Amino acid sequence: MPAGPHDVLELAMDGLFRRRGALDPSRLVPGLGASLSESLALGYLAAGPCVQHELGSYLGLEKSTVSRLVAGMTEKGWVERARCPDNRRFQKVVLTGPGQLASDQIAEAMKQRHERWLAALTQEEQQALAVGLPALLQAMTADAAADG
Amino acid sequence: MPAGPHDVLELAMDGLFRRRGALDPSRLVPGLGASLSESLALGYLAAGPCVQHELGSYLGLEKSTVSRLVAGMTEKGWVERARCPDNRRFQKVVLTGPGQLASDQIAEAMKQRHERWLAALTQEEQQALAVGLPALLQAMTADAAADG
DNA sequence: TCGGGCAGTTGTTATGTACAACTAAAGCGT
DNA sequence: ACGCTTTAGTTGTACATAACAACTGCCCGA
Repeated sequence: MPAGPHDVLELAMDGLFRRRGALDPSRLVPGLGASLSESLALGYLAAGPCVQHELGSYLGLEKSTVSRLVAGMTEKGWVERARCPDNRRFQKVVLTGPGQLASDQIAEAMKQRHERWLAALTQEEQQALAVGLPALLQAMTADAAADG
Repeated sequence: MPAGPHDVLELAMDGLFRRRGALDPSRLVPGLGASLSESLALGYLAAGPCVQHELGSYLGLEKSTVSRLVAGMTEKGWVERARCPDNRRFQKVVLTGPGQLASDQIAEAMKQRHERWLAALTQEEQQALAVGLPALLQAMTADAAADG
């Protein structure tokens, strides 16, 4: 009995969750000392500054968690915080030079890892991923939005 | 510029890590109160009893963590522990009736979720996943085994 | 038979997160 | 213009997951 799409998903999700620690992008640059959420935040902030609650909704974290996350990143010198002059409720978060560097290091290490993975795949398998993965992610997102 | 396999992986990993909380199989059966590691353990134990350190190496967890994990599952009535008579160092872990039930509930809920996801995909996309995902998982595993 | 290594437990600690209560700023209706 | 409601963020607290270190008990090979 060949594995159908359902069995494939079963194994894939199981494997991903079991290896979640090893796959954590924050471990890719060992000396950096970034947590998973910090890594994701660095990646998001590399695209431009944003306000704290936006970061929170991107990361799916509670506002108090984001507050402390950003405080920690400020402590490490990766970001700077400033109240928006036009709306003083907002706390704008901006990547600093070292933050850019950290973000770049993580992005580069992830790219290299992806390339290592892809190098082990045939052209056909790579092509299949390019077709299937975005569709799956899309379906996951839509499903989560539907009810949770 | 169309998304190549690298960009696809980038987005997929990012999405998976950001949604890790929502995707957690332990949330699929809300009343159950199983943690992620407990869910994975229940799934593994459903295939048959095993010894604690084997469970640990499957889950990628340290032995002390596994010890407490199994203690908690014993507390919840999902498993029973017993020293192996032939080698009294080993602690054999066996699923109980309620444990079987819990495991089945989680597996069923996951299956339904996978079916929901797959229902949103075309036949071609499903086929592509069936080709690409196992290859990717295999590559991830091999890469992790290579050095870490 | 004894010494080393392995399985498991317990004590302690670190980390990441949420929830609740709070402050402060902005927006809105009358 | 005033107060009420909403929104953004902070701080206090608690909890869950996990690792590391130190220990017990057991097995096995020299």
